[in-house]
Amino acid sequence: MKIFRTHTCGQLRVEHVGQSISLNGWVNSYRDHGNLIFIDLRDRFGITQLVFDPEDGSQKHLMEVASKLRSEDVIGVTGKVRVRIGGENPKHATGKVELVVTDLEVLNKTENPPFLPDDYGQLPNEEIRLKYRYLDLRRPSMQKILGLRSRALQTIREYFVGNNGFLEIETPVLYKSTPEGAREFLVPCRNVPGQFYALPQSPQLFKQILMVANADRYIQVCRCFRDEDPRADRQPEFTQIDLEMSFVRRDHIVAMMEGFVRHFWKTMLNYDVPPIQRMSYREAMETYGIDRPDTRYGLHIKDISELAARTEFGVFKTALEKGKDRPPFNSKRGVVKAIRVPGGAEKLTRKITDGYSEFAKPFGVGGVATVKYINDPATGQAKFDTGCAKFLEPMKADFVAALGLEPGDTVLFVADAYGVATKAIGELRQKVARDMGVVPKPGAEGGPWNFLIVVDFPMFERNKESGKWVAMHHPFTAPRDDQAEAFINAAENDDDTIEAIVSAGYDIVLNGSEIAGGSVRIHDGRVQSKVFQLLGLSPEQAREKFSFLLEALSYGAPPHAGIAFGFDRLMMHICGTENIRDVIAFPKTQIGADLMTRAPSLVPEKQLKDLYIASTYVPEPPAPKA
RNA sequence: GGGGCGGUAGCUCAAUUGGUUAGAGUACCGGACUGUCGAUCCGGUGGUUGCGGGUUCGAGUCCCGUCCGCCUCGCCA
Repeated sequence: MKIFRTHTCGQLRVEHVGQSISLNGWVNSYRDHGNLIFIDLRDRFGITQLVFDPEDGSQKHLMEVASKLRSEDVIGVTGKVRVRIGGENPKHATGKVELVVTDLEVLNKTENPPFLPDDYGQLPNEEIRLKYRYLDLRRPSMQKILGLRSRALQTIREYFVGNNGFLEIETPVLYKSTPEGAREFLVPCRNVPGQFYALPQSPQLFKQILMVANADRYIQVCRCFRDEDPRADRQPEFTQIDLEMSFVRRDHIVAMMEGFVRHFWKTMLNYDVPPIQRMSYREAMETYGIDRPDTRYGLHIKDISELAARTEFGVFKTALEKGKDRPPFNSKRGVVKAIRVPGGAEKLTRKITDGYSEFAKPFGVGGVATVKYINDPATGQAKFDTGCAKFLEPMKADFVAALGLEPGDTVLFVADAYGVATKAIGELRQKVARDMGVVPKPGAEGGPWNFLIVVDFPMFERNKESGKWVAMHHPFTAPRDDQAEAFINAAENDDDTIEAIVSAGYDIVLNGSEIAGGSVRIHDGRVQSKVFQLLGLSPEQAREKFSFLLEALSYGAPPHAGIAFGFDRLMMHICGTENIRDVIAFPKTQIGADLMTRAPSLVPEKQLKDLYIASTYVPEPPAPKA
């Protein structure tokens, strides 16, 4: 390499005219007019037009080499900056000038690339993009995301470490297996045959121990691993902004996080986040049917159980019989829930509303009852029409009042036990919002960023399959201060009481997506024992799994609380993408494969032997010929 | 593990009910061209229709299996 750049491709302006300078970069495009050649040269900082022109001193051999240049060749050039003769190109910051090349060095000719890294037209399919990720990342839109992600990390450290006294501390990646929650990735240990490390699902236990160690305020940008099937917003390997604070109560840490969100959105997008509303878990479930409500649109859920009980509609009556003796809001008590859809009578066709039953069934309910409320041309009066109209018509005034109905509305009903009905109608609400086109796009189009802090989660819920109690957050989450005594005194089989115990946990929700979650931690031994007991862990088992934490907590643990942001999801919001793979440089596919490096892969037998590992996998024999 | 969508030239896509030699744009190769800027114009190369079976006179198209990618349910303390 002889030609080293003196400037970048994004740097040259009119003030550089007349200077002799050098650039390095990739050929972004070429326009060969025979005796006049233009090259757009690209590096990370911009694009600069190069000109090869014999009348301006380009030698014949230079023209020959230049005419062979193709997109994605890597070159160095030296020449003189001048004002463009052909007029300005407003697309580029360097568009007023061009570089008249007098010396050219081809640093690396490219093979014909499978696709060109531009943002014109259709992208190649994702399989190709992932296989040639280094080409995909050259695309301007991906370069922008890489830049935003880097800036975000800087902003996070600036706020927490720079402005608020947090200490950045790294925790181990080779970690003790604590098989609660998500499935773990295991790492065999060569030095201790037959034993394993696990990769951390999160550094939860270490960060609590760091509080005992007087870190006081800890932060880490931390890679976490969960061996569960990916989704559009989930990867097996992902990044958390992990935090923990000593000597705080819930409101302190929540305020600190609210400050962070404000600083982050201001710095990244120059957006002023208004004060963030708190909402209880119960209100979220009652009004939105989900613990991470999307408050960008209405379509609020109403409980109309009492009204429904007075109809003759069998679907309602059957549902309301369920769990009659349970307390209100108990997951097993029958309820009838409804959503009023303004303008739905016209937009939601029969075909669409029929589809809602199919949509809702997987969530455990029998179906979705519908009715239209429309003006009757015959009488000039509004009336219920289609669906379950005949059951509602006798009580029309009551329903209109309860739901605030106006002509042109459609009403959707779900009737079942509280738990399943709530979940089903919450999912339905989101689907209806999409069908009605009432979900605004945030950011550039002026749509809202709706933040919400959800509090007062239940401590426990019954696992549907095993029937065992599981911690809704994790086993170190404290009950809310006023709940501790009731919790300690509750009998293990007293479902109704235990279900009603509320934790000191909190989630931060943005536009219906959970971006952070955390809790005040238990530092009372009696409470911790009770949690383990409920989770079905004997004192011995608890000690075996968590002895180091329990021991640490016994040596003067400060009251502490923490939270973790899903950094990749945060970046999805900032970048305006629906796909988590877009904000990760080298993401994995749905089976956890890296299409570029072709991981996972087989390893030599010797390597397994050194680790005392034998595979039980037997490849299926090819199907016999029929 | 279940459900859905997809896989045709390097890339993006087309191909009538199962019917002639599987086409187009782009990239690439060759040629022309002195002011373009996603240059333009002319010509050309390029195909195991993911893979393996089956049905049929005949399969890109229908059937079975399988692999890969995406979406989703389960799962994600």
